[in-house]
Amino acid sequence: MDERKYRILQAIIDDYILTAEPVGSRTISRKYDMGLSSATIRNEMSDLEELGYLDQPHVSAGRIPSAKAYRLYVDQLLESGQLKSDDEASVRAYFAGRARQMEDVIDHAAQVISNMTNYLAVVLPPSGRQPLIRTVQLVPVGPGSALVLVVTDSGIIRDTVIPCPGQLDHDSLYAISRQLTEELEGHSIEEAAAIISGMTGRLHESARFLASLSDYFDAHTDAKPRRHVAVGGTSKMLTYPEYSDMEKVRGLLSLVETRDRLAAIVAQHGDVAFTVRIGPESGIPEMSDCSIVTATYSTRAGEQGTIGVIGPTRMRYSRVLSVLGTMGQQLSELFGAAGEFPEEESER
Amino acid sequence: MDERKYRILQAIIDDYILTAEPVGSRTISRKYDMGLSSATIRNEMSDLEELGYLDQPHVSAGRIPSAKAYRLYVDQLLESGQLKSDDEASVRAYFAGRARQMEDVIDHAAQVISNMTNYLAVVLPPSGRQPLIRTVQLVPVGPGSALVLVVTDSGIIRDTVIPCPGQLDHDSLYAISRQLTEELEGHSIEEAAAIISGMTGRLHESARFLASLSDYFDAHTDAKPRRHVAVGGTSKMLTYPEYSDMEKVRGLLSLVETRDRLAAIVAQHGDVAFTVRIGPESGIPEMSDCSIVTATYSTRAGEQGTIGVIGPTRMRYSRVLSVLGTMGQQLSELFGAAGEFPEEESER
DNA sequence: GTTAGCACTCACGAGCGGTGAGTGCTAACA
DNA sequence: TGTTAGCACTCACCGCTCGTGAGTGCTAAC
Repeated sequence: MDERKYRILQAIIDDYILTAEPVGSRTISRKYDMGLSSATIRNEMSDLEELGYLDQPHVSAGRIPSAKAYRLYVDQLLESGQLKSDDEASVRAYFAGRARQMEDVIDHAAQVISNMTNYLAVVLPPSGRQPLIRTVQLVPVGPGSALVLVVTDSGIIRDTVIPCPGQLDHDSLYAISRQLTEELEGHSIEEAAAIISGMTGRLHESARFLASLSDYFDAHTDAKPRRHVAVGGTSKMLTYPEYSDMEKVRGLLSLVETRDRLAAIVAQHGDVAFTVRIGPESGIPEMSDCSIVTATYSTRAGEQGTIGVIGPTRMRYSRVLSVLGTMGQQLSELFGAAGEFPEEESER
Repeated sequence: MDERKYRILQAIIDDYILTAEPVGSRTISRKYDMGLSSATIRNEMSDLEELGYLDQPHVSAGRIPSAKAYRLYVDQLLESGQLKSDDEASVRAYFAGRARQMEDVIDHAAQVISNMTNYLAVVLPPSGRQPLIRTVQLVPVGPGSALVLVVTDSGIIRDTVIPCPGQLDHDSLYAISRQLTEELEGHSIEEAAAIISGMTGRLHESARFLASLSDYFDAHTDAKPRRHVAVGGTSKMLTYPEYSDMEKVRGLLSLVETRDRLAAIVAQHGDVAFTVRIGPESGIPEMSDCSIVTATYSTRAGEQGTIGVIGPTRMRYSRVLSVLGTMGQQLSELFGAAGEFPEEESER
């Protein structure tokens, strides 16, 4: 695999990304002035095919890059590190002066990514280690019911309405809140249920109330919060010829619809800046001719979120990587900026 | 338009809804035993076409019902009122023992409707008159910031983090909360901002804090909360032959993507039980060959929500109407059941 | 090692006739 | 007067053939 072969391969990939049509030897020698005749290119292409970098849909058509070729291409791209983009300013502009509620930001980010890349964009909210309780507060919301509000160090607030005895008024609920805060501060949600059970003795006058509180924490322990998954640009997928097949679109669309599954697919595992899964690499049948590119961002509390793009294998990787890079940075800044008030979200 | 014509028309509609293919005279006389020969049916069909109830894609094809025909059909259906369905039990089963958070319910309802009808389902959360404030509570969430929690009579809770002076601790925030609650109870969010401004005098020690509180209410006045719109079964649309055209699908899909617009389209205005908009009746170009059927449900607080189904004009109207009817009832029950603890939602 | 030339392949689209579902019309029938 | 049988006609659809052209692989010359 010499230098010249690589340059030819790159040209083929570039052309294919642009046109989605098999590219022939003449195209390369003409459009990308290699100083080589089509015949020479042809020989090289033949070699590249043997090496597994090119596929031929049929004898008399041009070549298309294989997954292996994209892999090489992307690896090279990542290695070279030249992903500096000039759209940092425009990304920043998109967020300037905007409401800063978590879900809004997430949704908006998905929109922006999709608009800048013209692919399907997915944004997962931050999630990380067990958040620790900071404050617990009970607020009366009506006769016989109170709202449980839990503030954690990652700024996440869980709220649910639970039943409570009628005789507990605003002030007594406050007293209980203070006591609860004292006991639970610094502990995880998981531990909270047990601790409350232990408290039953002291606050004997409202044993049943505490029981339902304990239940509440119990319920929230394993019930991993159904995270809001932001998606943008679904309809953009339909513009690409590779998705002119209804069956494919249907598969993809129903996958995108089941947000849990989508989140699981996009969620990034390692600690790397970028993940690129090309075609069959993802192991997801519906995605066999899609590529998935993801990046991470992080919040001040150390939580990690994921942003991702799903598109055809002949994706404009460099563009996508640069957009994701910029956006990841922007989100990290937005969620991590010290001295700012934290972004809070009510979980469901 | 005599009885026989109507029966023939109905048969044509039924058949077309089933097959999506132009239906011929022979089909009618054979499959639906009318006791008439195809020739007679043919004459009647010719009449029906003249009356505007049937269209002919081309000379040598069968007839398809026009929007006018569907209109007649649906009106008759609604009038007859025989929409009693036997899936009340199954709808109920879907909700038994389920988490009862507003957004969960909404999402789930969309899923269920879509599964039962095989069309695209949309569910809008309840919204109605200006909710009145019941309780205001400030909770410290970190150094220099506090969470504002507003409980309203419609069970809606608004929460946002605002900056607050560092010297205000848990107890003093509570004191302020009590005072705020006293002043604001029974007022609308809109009025709150003004009232708080008036309070500045009394709580002079924290004028700046109150100012930001006032800002908070101001911000929430007109910023109509971006409601969570639940959608289910988008991919189901692709199974119908009328959406084999990519362009159509794209239009529809991008409409569904912009939730605001979708909500505006689906949102029901009047106070009627059902709304049926057939094809061009909706006035939305992308929807020219879709029908939109909506129904309402209501909460204890008197708010109204909308559930809707979007499908091809040759929709199984009776099925859809019955499912929507049952679901509307179920949701009303769920949100309105007296003696239960209210469903709360955190707005964004 | 590179290039020109040439025979060969094969997807794609246009053109074409056969097929069949469905119609409208007419004439006969109750 | 309404219903029905019969028949000629229309036209979308399907499968077929064939020409076209992009692209290849191979060979021979530079």
